[in-house]
Amino acid sequence: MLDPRLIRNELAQTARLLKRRGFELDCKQLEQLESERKSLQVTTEQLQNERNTTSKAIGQAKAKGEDVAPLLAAVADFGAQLKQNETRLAAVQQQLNDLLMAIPNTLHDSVPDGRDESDNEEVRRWGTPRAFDFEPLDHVDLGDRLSMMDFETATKLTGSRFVVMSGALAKLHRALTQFMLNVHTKEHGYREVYVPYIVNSESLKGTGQLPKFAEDQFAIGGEQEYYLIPTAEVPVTNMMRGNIIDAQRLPTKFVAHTPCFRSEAGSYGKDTRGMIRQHQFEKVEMVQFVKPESSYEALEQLTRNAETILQKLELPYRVLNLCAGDVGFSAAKTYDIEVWLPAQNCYREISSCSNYEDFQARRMKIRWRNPDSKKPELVHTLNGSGLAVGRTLVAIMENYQNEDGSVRVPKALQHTMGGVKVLAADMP
RNA sequence: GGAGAGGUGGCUGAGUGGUCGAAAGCGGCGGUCUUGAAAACCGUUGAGGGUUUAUCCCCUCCCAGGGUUCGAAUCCCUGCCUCUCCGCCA
Repeated sequence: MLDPRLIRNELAQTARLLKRRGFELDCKQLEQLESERKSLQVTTEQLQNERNTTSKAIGQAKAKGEDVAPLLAAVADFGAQLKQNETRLAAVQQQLNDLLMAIPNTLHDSVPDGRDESDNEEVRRWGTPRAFDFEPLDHVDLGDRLSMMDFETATKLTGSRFVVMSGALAKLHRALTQFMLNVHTKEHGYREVYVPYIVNSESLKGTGQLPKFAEDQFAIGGEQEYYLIPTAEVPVTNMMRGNIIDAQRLPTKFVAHTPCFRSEAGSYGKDTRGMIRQHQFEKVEMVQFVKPESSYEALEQLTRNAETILQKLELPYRVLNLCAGDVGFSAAKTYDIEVWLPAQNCYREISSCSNYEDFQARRMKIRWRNPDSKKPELVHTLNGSGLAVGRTLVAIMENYQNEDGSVRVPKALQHTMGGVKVLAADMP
């Protein structure tokens, strides 16, 4: 959520900033609601004040044993009037709030102009895509040959966009998670957390998935309004919801491994083959709470933390600075990391690292006590995948494949794999 | 799932329907004292919002949402959560 003061005092400027990402701010409506709010709030508070002073007077008169009948008569129909004002004010504030919740974050100056992903700016590349002397298979064919990846059974169990992995491939998938968590906790200073995979709607509002993106979420039936998490960002960032963090505890850095559930509504027909776009996938997520002054430094660090995983796995990638039209709703700036997939002959997203500035913090009331002002002030929040485990597995399979359909295990994972160096079809 | 108890400021904890945003203690901050520190003593110490250049002033908030009342932390209803006991269970 943007600072309501921006809407009040710098509406034109804010509208101009939002236009960069193609968002049209309805200034007329906002101005009208805002002036309504102002006059209603002033009169309501005046009435409340009147009620309070009269009630106190009645109390004092009663204590002295005086006759309170005239005072009571004076406020006879006062309640109805006040109630009416309060109701109208609440309605206007609700409208204003609904509008505010649907406004995306403003963008950082370093975000390049552009409309869609074709305008994203490549920041750097690492590694060289391998030159194959045979036609590389994609991960679906490789998994099939290994008899370790089974989409049909998953469809029987649930439906489309799910997978069953087995044997050494399932183990490799698990080893990847372990590896990522170990690197981030041991080398990058993140504290590991285990969190619920089901959250309430407050949490989804806090990070910005609700109210605008309800159709992307899996709501679970039952008496409670609960949802499966679309990313660990939701529970981990909301851990601090409503908190005032000590200045010494900033930055606070968490890493969590969770499954992620996405309905992928609106992406029918997109990436229908294989593990690229599933309803359920594993992800290791980094989350940071930082002082506002250092959030852009933190974004660089967070992005490098994610890149480290790919470097250790020796997977070629590139980093993109997302353009104005492609940055997500809540973010002020986002770097996407894309890994090389030989079978698709292109780079595909494997991590997304964003600085939300105070946009999420305002929704969640996450603050820190600034020793200079001595006041609670909003923190900045960031998060990034480190990495999407399923897609990393895909990248390993495709980049490390041999002509006979076997797959080498990256050096960094061989230890966790119990010394296994190659996945082959005849393995258990 | 059954029975009971309870949710109050950073924490512990009091609160009769009427100057209660809330006693007291702890903690925090400032000061006195001290070479320094501790102790002791004194003072101070919640958040959000409106109006304002600023101060002042005003409003809201005692788990959440409703209700009763001129007036609710206090009474009533609903929900959520916590604790104790019993049952069930990985």
